[in-house]
Amino acid sequence: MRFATLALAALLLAACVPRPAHAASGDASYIGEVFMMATSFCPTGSVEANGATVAAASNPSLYALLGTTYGGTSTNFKLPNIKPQGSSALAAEVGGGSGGAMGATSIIWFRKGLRIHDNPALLAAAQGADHLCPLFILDPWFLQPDKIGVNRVQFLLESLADLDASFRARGSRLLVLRGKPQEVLPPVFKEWGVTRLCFESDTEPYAKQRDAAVRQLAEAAGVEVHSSVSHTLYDPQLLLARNGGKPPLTMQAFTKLADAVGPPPAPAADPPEKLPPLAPQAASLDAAASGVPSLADIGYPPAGTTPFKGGETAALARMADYLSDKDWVCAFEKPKGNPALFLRPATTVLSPYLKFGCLSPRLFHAKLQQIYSERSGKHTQPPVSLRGQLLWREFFTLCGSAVPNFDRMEGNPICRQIPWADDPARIQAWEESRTGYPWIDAIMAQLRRQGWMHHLARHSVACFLTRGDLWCSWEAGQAVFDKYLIDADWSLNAANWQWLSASAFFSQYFRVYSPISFGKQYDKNGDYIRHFLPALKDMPAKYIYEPWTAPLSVQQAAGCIIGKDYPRPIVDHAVVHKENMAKMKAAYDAGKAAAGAAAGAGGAAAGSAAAAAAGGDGASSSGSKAGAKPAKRARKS
DNA sequence: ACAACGTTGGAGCT
DNA sequence: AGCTCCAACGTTGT
Repeated sequence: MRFATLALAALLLAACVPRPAHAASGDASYIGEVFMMATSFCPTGSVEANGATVAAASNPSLYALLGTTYGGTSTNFKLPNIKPQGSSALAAEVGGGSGGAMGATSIIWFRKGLRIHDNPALLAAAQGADHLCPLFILDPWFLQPDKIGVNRVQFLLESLADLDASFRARGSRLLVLRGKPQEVLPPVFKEWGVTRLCFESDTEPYAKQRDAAVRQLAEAAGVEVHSSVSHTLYDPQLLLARNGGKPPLTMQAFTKLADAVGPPPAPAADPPEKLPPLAPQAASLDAAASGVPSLADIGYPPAGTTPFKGGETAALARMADYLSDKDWVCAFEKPKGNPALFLRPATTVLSPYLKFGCLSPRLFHAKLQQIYSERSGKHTQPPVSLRGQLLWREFFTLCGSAVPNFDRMEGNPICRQIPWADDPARIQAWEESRTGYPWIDAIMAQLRRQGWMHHLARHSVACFLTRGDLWCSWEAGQAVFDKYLIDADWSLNAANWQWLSASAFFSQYFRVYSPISFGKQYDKNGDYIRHFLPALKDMPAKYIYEPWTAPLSVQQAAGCIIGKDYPRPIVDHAVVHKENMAKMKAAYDAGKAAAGAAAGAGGAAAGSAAAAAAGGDGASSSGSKAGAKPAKRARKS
């Protein structure tokens, strides 16, 4: 029997408090969910989502979940009012579908979530299915060599090969088709006799639009669609609703929100040892045309240069490796890591596995909590702890899902409008390790070669490109990172670039990373630079962060003439970072003036450009006493 | 109004 | 390694 047909649905809100055996997960933190029923009544333990007002005391668990998101007071709350979409057209299509007694054929459609552990969409697809077709579609959108580099694509193909091996061990295999999903899927639905399509929900703009289109096509073909949240610890939509429809904009506000919602769900159960076979029509596909391709097959160079290997197997091994040192796990503090370590990085390098979903954040979270609990509270805390890093990911994913134009300055309501210069030559020099600052150029070399750099190294180069030195738009840097990083994640990349350029989240633009002294603190001898910039490998440590200051005789002895074998500095940091600070100050002031003008105009948007141009401190009524020194701020001990 | 604080700054001093 | 000052942002809490 089919479930959740839209046509008959009376939409209900499940108010069931900890269900004893929640969908094979044994999850003690489960509170409830909104779901549709193909009936006109609600099952036991649930209430109809009809907008009714409920006393908080009568259902504290549901109140904890919903709060007054849909209205109410401190003593009562309102349920969402979700109307059945009773459409006879849908009813007819569902009735005419190929489901019913014929036997169920499911597709588990992989996009991210390239794993079999903690994969609720896979479990939903396998549930009661006679045939299960594991499918990945190579979307040309993600295979543009000029925009997406070989390392991340290699990582993806390795992840697919690993997934394929997991399915083969369970009597199946992964089918890899090529094309736009909106075009590939409809004929597949028909030819394979598909009755159910399951996938992991994805909050990126491209994915949202793609999935909405596919959902429509599936429903038109009588295919039941099931999506589940498993890319993040929390459901971003739920968090957003709990926060009144607006994303939190500080980590503290986010952490509070997450705490109020409670612990995230536990990982789902592992899939059975034996999975249903492919649909006959799928099984008869040519193996070469429906298997994992090589890089060359899809228009890429034959091999990448990253040392990091994709796949669930590698992800679990890497997690186990880093988690085996429990002292290290409990003492982890992000800002204290050494960005210059490259043989064994100072952080876990689990980010690419989380990006592709080779590793479940819920599994990683559960493992961390297990280790923390063994230490009875003796461990670091968010935002700097290892668990805190997962929360940053949640925070930025939530912002990315809720802020319009999150990957751009224009039309992005949380992004400061800053008049960056358009200077392709500077951007290219930065991308290609030709800034003349070895610390910066080495980091960019590591990016191009490995597809990964330490977090603080990313900060250094991002600050340098934008507000620190080159005064180029963060969007340009974002595109370069998106091209080369194996862990490039749309939301996280946009959020971090806004952070580092002091465009959003972070405002202390007077804190500028020095391209000379920052790296020196960690790596006095410059081993990191020598490794990634061979031209400088014999430069004495005294000069390696500022080789242009080395006497010519030293340059000759090192076999590296500045201006010939390695470039001169593209800008003078000591000069430009001060100039840029002043430009930031002006941009901030203009933004404040524009906001003040907009508010003064009764919310009308008109006139903001004029206000920005005026640039004066008309909006400032502070009248601060000149010369009066502010009270010294007590340092925290 | 004002102080404290914010995952990760730098320089110069002891 | 730790302190102070630099010149000074927005948010949050009192």
